[in-house]
Amino acid sequence: MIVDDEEKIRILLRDFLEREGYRVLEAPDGKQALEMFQKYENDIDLVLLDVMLPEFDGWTVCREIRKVSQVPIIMLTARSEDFDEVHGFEIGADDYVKKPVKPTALIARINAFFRRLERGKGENNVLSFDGIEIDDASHVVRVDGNEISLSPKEYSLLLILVENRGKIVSREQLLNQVWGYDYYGGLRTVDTHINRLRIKLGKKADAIATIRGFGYRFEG
Amino acid sequence: MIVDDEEKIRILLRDFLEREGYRVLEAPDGKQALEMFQKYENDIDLVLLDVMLPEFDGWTVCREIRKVSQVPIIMLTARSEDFDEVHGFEIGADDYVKKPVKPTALIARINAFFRRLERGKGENNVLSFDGIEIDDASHVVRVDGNEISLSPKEYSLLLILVENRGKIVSREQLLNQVWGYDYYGGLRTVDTHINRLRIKLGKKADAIATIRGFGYRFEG
DNA sequence: ATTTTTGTTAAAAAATTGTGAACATCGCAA
DNA sequence: TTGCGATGTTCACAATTTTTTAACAAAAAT
Repeated sequence: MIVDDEEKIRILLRDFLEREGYRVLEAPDGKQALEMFQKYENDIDLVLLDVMLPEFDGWTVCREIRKVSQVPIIMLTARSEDFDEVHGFEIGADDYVKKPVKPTALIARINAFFRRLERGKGENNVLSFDGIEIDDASHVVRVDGNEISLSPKEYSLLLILVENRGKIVSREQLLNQVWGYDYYGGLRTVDTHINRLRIKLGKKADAIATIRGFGYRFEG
Repeated sequence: MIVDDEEKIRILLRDFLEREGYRVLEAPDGKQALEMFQKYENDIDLVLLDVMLPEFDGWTVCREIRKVSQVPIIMLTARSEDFDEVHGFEIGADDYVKKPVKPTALIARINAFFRRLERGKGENNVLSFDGIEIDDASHVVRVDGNEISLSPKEYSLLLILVENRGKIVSREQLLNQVWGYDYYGGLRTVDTHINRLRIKLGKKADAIATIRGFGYRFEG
């Protein structure tokens, strides 16, 4: 998403970005930017954000977005002096580029950015709640720091429950997600695996709550 | 990260560095430098550090950073006389440059620095975990100090597992990386080679963990 | 020509999984 | 308070899946 009040700049950047294979959304001011972000949040992978904007300035937009999302934000500043770097990074900007923007330089920076992001991805995928840690890269599950060994079904079950922590997941949903949509088998099977999982979770067994008549829920 | 109280110098250096493709953080005094370092430690590859600073002087900043990090530090000194070389290197500075700084000279020095670092990387390519050493230059593998002889496939297998230590590597991934993307053959082949590798690893066999249903994982 | 490495197969071993039945618990209505 | 049906838990065991191991022959390297 490009946020800039000058149409010329938006068009310039959009053309370059689209030529690079990116898809672009545009907003001319802070207000519309926030509305658009709310609407298309899941489709937006990067925000190019001018500092000088009508309605809300770039800092405000950046802060607001940061309240709800960790999307990468690159700030565009009119003159380098305008950018208080410490301030910028503190409110959550990921990088900044000085105007006048040289599209080639910007593209290089954006590409580099995604590269870096890609590399960083694999690193730190640890879900952790209430003494239960799940590292998806290694499939290591720890209870109070001690590694426990789960079977594939048990692991998937736990993962889905944790991903939906706080929400009830029905036996049907669990069957669909762990066993697959085409699986034909009894619902009691889920109970059995929940049971085995609880046993392995030891004293943390009641992190998985039974919601009678509905399913199970992980208590985050 | 550039640490200097004179804004003009910071801007001068930053512009030159950015033109060279480096990304720059700035701090105007010792206190902010340390705060920033704490916050962005993982993003900082090099510190340019003025000796004369408000709040804490350069020596102090250098010492503090050294307590937590081995990041390269280049000190900037107003006049060469100010730099007590022995003292400087003793507290952990890696190099020093005399002011007035000629940006081109500094850039050359920095580039050289990273080159040296890069080359240094290539030299000492011994991966070592849990009593298993792998010297990629010579292809020598040692278990508890005793050299063992691995076949090419076994070696590649071990290397890839170790490079991804802590993460699960699936049989498909191993086939792709060891045998090549175009290889058509059974997955069981991987098992067989893992088996042979384990036998040669002797008592360290269980450094390669089986993650049933998913693949193998080297326990770093 | 000999040795080493490699891929495949099949049997053995190990771990996981599904099922049904017994048992426990809950909510509700008598 | 009790009894009942519905729902959830637990258990044992057989079936299945997956991994390990061994054996063997082809291919490659020495």
